[in-house]
Amino acid sequence: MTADNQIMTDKSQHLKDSVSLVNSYHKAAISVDCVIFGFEDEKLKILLIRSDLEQFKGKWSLLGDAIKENEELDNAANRVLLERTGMNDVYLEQFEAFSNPNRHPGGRVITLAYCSLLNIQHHELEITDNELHWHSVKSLKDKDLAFDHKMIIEKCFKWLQKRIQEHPLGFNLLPERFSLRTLQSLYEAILNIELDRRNFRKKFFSMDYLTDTGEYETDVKHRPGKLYAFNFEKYEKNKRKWTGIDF
Amino acid sequence: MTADNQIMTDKSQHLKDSVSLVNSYHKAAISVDCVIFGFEDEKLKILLIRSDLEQFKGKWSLLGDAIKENEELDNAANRVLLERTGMNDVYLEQFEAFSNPNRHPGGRVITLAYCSLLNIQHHELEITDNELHWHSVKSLKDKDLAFDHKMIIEKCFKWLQKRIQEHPLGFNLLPERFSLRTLQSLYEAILNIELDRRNFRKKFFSMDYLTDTGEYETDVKHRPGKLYAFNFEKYEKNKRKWTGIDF
DNA sequence: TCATAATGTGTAAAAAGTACATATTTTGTA
DNA sequence: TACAAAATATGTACTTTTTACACATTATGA
Repeated sequence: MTADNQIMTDKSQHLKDSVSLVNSYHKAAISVDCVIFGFEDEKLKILLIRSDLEQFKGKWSLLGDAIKENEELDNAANRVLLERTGMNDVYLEQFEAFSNPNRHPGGRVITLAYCSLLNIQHHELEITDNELHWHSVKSLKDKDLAFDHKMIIEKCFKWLQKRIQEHPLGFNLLPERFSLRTLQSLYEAILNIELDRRNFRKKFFSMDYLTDTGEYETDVKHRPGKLYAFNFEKYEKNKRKWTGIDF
Repeated sequence: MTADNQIMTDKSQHLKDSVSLVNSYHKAAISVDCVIFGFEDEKLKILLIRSDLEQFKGKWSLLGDAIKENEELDNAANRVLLERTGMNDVYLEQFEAFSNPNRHPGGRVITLAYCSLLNIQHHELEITDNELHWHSVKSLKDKDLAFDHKMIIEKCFKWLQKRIQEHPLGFNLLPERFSLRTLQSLYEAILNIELDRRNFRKKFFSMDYLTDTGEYETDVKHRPGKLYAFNFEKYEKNKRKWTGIDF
């Protein structure tokens, strides 16, 4: 009996107290960086500001900040976007963590990249401090970015190229009503390919997520095309389960 | 001249020093948690240990630990796996960050879940402290897990179901040589569906990544099937570019 | 030797994807 | 007012992939 109790006690002593355990952990600064894509003039664009760090003087930077005590990562990303641009109705998706110890010149900062796609016309920039504005993604290859932001953007862009084919993400970049030509040029710009107009049309109609608004383009100097809307609800209900096994 | 300089100086003063900036940031503990999948007896399994925290006495837990000073997340995940299981040749992929301020009873700990798939036979557990062993994924629904680990595993499993269809991840779960039946049962177990034997066969042969080893199954009580190997190199060269646009 | 239980191979119909041709509608100009 | 230009809109034939099956083959074990 006593021996048994002794064993029990011994075993309990191996169990750790969680507060002292967490106190023993190394602590690091954590930030979020927002990769915000838009589509304008048939080009994919991204939101950048001038870095306000001495070391990165003149360089462009993603919208980022350190997280606060007890702040969730998702909330931090939304806060950063709100503080920097004035937008507060944007869905941000966690993309990836970057943890190279030398990525920040001021010391160790682990960052979580967040990604979003939005319609530039419907999201006017209310704040434009630090020269906040849209840059075409293609133009970035000649620009020097702060931190590891160039690499983060490249990875995020590749992720976008993949995602846009399996999820109707692209519609977030367009106005509510859009022509099929606009939709096609969106795919062509992001995937950097050319698509056959007629087959593209057939493909999207067969998916049956486009609603005919009955309206037509205006201000075009040729025959105006019909305007469509994307039916997100219908998509959510029917979205592809998949079993194709397709490498 | 003097005015110009004054302006320059003023502007420089707005630029921040990165070290003092990082010092001003809130710091938090960061951990990694490894979600390790295996396949045995036609069942998908996962590696768990008993939690050594008083609060989670008796509950199962993922393999995790806090990261060290200047340790990259990927390295931390590999270290954890090595320390807990003795394995050091495993490819781990970053999955997702979880940052609920209450997820750890000892205080704030943000965790990064890492995921891997491996062949149980080829990765004998050299260390089995804290009752480390394989649990079938299905059996977890009746078990109580420590922290938010149940939710992490569920999310990771859904990710796996998707990934295994677009990437030949599943082959990592199998021995180097395997029968088509084994391969099919792997897909059926993970996706929780039934597939037609003949069409499954046709699909994989048409992908042309399977090498006929010339060997046959042994120890089966029926006609033995041929054993195949997966040609990862060939896959890397030819992998699908994709343009289908498939929601 | 033969029933059983797998493996291995084939084939026909349906669906999806690809490569084009042609008609239609608006703009703008002679 | 007629007509060329430039886009939209629709269609069709061909190819490839997917799906739903049937049938033959080979080892096991009673």
